[in-house]
Amino acid sequence: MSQFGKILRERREQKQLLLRHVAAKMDMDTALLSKIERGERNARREQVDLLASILDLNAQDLLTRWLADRVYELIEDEEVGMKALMEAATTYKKSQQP
Amino acid sequence: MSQFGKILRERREQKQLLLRHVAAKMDMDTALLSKIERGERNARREQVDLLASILDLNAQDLLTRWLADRVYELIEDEEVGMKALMEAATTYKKSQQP
DNA sequence: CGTAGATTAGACAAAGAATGTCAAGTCATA
DNA sequence: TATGACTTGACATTCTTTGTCTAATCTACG
Repeated sequence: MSQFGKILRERREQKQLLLRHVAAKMDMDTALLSKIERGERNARREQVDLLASILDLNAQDLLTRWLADRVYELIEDEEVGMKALMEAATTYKKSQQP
Repeated sequence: MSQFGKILRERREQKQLLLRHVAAKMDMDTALLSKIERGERNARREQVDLLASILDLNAQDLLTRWLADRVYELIEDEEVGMKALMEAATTYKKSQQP
């Protein structure tokens, strides 16, 4: 289960909502939402904001988690994953101070 | 120009090879290689190893750069990019010590 | 200048991955 | 066992990526 999905599921249960309730608000099949919660599929970027508002979660934090999961997917099978992360961080920092 | 592409181009020129020489060995169009060098397109994962051997570059280092560029692409437009990197790093570290 | 070779641009095709749905399945529980 | 919640897997659809082709641009040089 992705960490992103885990957040969704925990929060949904906490709020006592059913998959179909949330799925309806998102205009999607419950099957897909189920997959997203279990990390079998990824939500799309736009859906993250929607989810945050439906589940009443901080949108920035949720987005951060979603992004982090996507980054992790990219590197998880690579030996050089950590090094790549560090190099990406360096590039990112440079781009922030123009 | 991507940092990955920059490495390729510098090295190719250093070795005095033409796009068509390298492209031929990679069994691809020169136009595509040109785009890869300029960061307009990404190389595929398998092509990275091939490039390293053709250009006589350290394969691990080149792969690291390629991965770093891909990670960077994912986060570059996001405010929460750095936070996401850090969270991904934490997840990655945990996965390494099971 | 004008040609030749190298590289680039851009439109398009093909292939592959992501996203979504549906129908049938499992699982818990009243 | 019957119902409702969730999951599974096959499939369709859509979007992205990867690649090619042709024509354009650029550079060096006779």
